[in-house]
Amino acid sequence: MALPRFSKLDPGKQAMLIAVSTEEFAERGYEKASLNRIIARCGISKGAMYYYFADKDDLYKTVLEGFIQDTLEMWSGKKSVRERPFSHVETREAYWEEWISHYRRSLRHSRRNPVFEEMFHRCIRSRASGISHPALSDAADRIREWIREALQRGQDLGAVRNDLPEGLLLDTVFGMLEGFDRWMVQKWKSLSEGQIDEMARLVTGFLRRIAEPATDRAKSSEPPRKRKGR
Amino acid sequence: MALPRFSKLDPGKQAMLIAVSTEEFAERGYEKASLNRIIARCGISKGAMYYYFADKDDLYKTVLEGFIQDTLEMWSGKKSVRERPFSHVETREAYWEEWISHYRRSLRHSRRNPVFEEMFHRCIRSRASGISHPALSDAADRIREWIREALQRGQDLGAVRNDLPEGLLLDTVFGMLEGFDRWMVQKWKSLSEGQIDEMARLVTGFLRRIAEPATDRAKSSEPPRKRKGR
Amino acid sequence: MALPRFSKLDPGKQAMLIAVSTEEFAERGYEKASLNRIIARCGISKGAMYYYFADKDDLYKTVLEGFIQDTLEMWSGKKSVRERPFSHVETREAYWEEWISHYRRSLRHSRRNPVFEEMFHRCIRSRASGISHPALSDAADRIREWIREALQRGQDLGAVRNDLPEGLLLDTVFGMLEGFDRWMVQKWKSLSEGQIDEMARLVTGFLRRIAEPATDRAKSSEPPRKRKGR
Amino acid sequence: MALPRFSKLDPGKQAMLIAVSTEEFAERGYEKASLNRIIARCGISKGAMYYYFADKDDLYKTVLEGFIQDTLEMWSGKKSVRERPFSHVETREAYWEEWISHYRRSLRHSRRNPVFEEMFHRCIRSRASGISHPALSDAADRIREWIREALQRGQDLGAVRNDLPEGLLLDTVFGMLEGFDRWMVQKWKSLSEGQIDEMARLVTGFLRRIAEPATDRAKSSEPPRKRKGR
DNA sequence: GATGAATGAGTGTTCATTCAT
DNA sequence: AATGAATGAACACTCATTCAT
Repeated sequence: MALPRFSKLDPGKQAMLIAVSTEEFAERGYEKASLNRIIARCGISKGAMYYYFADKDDLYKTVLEGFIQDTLEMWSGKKSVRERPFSHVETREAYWEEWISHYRRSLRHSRRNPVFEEMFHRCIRSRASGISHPALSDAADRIREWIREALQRGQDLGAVRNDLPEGLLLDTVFGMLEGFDRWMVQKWKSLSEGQIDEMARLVTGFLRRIAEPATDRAKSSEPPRKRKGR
Repeated sequence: MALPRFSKLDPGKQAMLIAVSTEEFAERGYEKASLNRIIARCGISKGAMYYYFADKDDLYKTVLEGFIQDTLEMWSGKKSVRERPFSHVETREAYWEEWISHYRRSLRHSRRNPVFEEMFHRCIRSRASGISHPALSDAADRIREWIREALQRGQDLGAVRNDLPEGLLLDTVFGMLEGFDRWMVQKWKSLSEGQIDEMARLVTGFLRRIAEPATDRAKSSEPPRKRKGR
Repeated sequence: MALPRFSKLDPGKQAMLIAVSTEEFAERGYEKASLNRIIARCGISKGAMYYYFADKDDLYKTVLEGFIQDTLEMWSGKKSVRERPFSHVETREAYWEEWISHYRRSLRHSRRNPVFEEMFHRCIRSRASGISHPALSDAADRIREWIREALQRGQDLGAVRNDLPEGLLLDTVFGMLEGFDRWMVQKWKSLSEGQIDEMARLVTGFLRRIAEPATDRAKSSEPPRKRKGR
Repeated sequence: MALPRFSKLDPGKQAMLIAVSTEEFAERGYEKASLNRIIARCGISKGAMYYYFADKDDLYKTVLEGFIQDTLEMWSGKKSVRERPFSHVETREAYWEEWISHYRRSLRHSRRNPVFEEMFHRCIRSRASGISHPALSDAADRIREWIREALQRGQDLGAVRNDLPEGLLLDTVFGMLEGFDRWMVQKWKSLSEGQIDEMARLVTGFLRRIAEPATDRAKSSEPPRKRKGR
């Protein structure tokens, strides 16, 4: 959000200010983040901070806005943020291939940007349940929405199951991805780029297992499962 | 942890103190929880608090210790906390049936205990990455460990796949369950006991999709996937 | 006071600037008035403010100067600000009649100008005793001076008592008028113009009771007053 | 108001704390009063202040409560605060004599307590009009109420006029007394106790002029008044 | 002439922790 | 065994004022 003046500030300083603030918020969360610490790290005065941002809340919103922009750009490619995700794939197989390349991009980005990674986790960890700052919940919703639309596209193509209550598949998938991500975080250092691409395959495999329609997954395997009591 | 003296305190008071503290920590998290508020609600003096607990940290650890005990008791049945989970099931089908009844118990418990529910979410939301309080990460690890052992049992029985790096399946499953849980939280009010039992079936279905070995899931559906390199 | 440059500013802008500042100071008083708010409402820059006025103090003094001018003009009629008040009345009865018309004018003006009203009250509420801003005390003194001269004129005509220590009658009358005014403020909305004129009679009645010489009140003047309906 | 603990504090410290705070609030008013300055003057820590008082507001209310108690005690005599003022006088002359002794007490008290004097003026200067702190308006109302009841008693005895709109006489009298008081403040140093008693006579004279019924003043009471030298 | 970015001491308030009793 | 008074660093935020441009 930021007061209008902020856009008139030297872009380098703008970026530095946002970067430092993002780091603080990513590392400590809204409540524990300290404006004192931020301005100290930025080397600016208290007054300056409040000259550009209305208050802590405002700074947080600005930081998150930037974060969301970056994320969606990275996910969608700079030029097609406004386009619905996966709108250009036309077959089931292409759909799942697209997920793989989505993850490839995403995992590489996370590995290179630990601050992004942290913020991303704060974001997906939040829930509307009054627990987290509303701005963070908003950000989470934006990200969820992207995934929701991606799943929707899958449903349109018959690649994704359609038999669950609204939101259940999304939340479950979302959580699964988060869990996968948490495992990844600990492995960044030990993984090569090639291995990371392999992980993208792997997580898409999980996704597919959860999300594919039962009939689709096995012409013959589902019946036996039913026979087994499910 | 609590100082040794704490055990000499009247058990009723012990319980009350822990209950009130648990509520505060569950509701606000470690940082935002206020000792002032806790002692006010308990009707004890500040000095008393510091007589029984070394500091806020110590109280938090004690609270989490109790929470973990309760959780594992509830999951394992009072008497077999020390026994490895699912150690008494002997077939694949029995294994998955056991998961269903595990969830049935677990979901019912969560619905009846909102404080438990909140604390449980704080717990699984945490990760070692320096983000959350170490004591909370420890608690999460204990819970993860239970699930790890349960999955291990599944692997021993051939019900759970064995082809993934250490911990990956666990983290992914853990996240998926968390996501499912978040969806559940919003539905508590609108679900009957019967419907909750149905949800236990559903989530076990997800679990099974993720965790079952490929060969087991589909004689014919996996081959095309294997061709793709997975 | 305002720096000399101020007079070279476009008169319309001068007036706007003073009007906005007057409103702010009237509404909040010197201490709570915010220069930020004033320049925001004026649409001018902070620098501009300090280009025309030395500091907050200076602006306040300028505002008060204007306010005093307006007040004295209104009380004396535009053309005779420099003339001593009531200098044209020549008899006791005319003297009191003049007070009535003075109040009629004054009350009507106050009712039409809430900002004036507020500032006027801030002004008369102030006292030199170090409590209020010196500039406000100065303004109050100017107003007191006008009333002092008006009372003096009454003494010259024998309409006003002469037996009290310097300033005592003035302060007492001044306070009484203020009290009356405070009552009026709450009634503005419910009073017609005619009723306001009636209030002018009433307050002059109070003034007369306090200020008339004792001998004058008892002997011959009281019966005629009753005849006039008071 | 003050938190309950405050009553358990050493009475000497209680008194000191209130005295210092009262001085600060009397001198600067609510907004400008600085808690930092108060605790510095008291020689206590910031925490201690907030241990005894909920916030600045709470301290202010406590200060005013004490001030009002002192004032009403002083006006009514320690033992009869709850009794209605002037309830024991039974004739018009006794009524006015009572006012004289009321003022004698009041003026002496003010002269000896400059802080009281300042606070008293802040108090009567305030009006409900949203300008001043609500607690101050409340205090002013308590004081006004005392005078209202005193005037009421006068009306019951036929000593005070009855022909004016509700509150008008009260506000006017109140203002007049305030004006008189302001004059007095500047003279404290130059007045002997005897002269102050004389001033009590004088101000009661003003009060009587304003408040006595017209019929009463004109017919028979004026001649005797002249005899008394007024 | 005029701007507006920058300052920093100041505000009220919170809270985990200590310690004399 | 237990109290609760006292601490003080830290917090978010305000604002009159300055000064390089």
